[in-house]
Amino acid sequence: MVTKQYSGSPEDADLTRADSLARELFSDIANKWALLIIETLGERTLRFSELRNEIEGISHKMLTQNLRMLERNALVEREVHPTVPPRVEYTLTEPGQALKRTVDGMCDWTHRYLGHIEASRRRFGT
Amino acid sequence: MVTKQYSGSPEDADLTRADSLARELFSDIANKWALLIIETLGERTLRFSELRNEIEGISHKMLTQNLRMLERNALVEREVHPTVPPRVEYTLTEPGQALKRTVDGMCDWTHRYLGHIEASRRRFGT
DNA sequence: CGGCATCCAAAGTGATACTG
DNA sequence: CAGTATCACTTTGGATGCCG
Repeated sequence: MVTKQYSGSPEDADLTRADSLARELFSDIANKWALLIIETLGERTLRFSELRNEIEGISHKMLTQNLRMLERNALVEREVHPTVPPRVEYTLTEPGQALKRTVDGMCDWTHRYLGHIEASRRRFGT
Repeated sequence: MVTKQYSGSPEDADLTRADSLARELFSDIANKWALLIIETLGERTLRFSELRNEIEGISHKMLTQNLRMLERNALVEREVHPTVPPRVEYTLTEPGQALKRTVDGMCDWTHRYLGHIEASRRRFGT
């Protein structure tokens, strides 16, 4: 599991390091914008401005920041066309596509339980 | 999809409302702490203080805040035992368990691609 | 157009104190 | 023990403007 903690025995050192990396990676991708970018990019390759338009409410800064992060983690590939005006395209890599499939599950879940949850909110007093 | 936008035709009103709810719900749950709570609670029912200990790095405030949010969205059930000292237990509901299964997929993904991504980071220059 | 830097507002943290 | 509240501090996010 992602949340496993250090047990103290020396032979666990590698496992612990791997876990802390896993945890860091999890923290990177477990955020609204990153997941929405992955979902959106799952359909097809998109330019920066197209992504900006598709993802309602994302700021220029957050889009840039998250794209860099996703690139760093090899989820997204960035291709620059040296034209005027510049044209930069983003594509999901294989690991990115694999992650997208799990995020699809989250989206499906969202829609499946929408009514259930809406009712719960009313019960809760919005 | 979660990111669908308003098209303007009146008959889309319900769909649009559902989508905005879905989007809001997605924003609620697509965050580091909420997903970690769901993962941790997936194993078994836990008390507030147990959760706090299991989830490394979460603050008292964020735990409270996210638990309320998860309760509001019917992902978590809160059971108060009126004893001294008080005992409050949190359990995943059925929708919560369903969501956990998809988050498990994310965790699996994290571990499967760990090496791949670690290499990419080095290439990227940390 | 895409990216970066800047500034300001908002959210999160950790400590602490107080209630039931 | 669980939860709420407050406060000072840090981090993050949004808006804006400039550059290649």
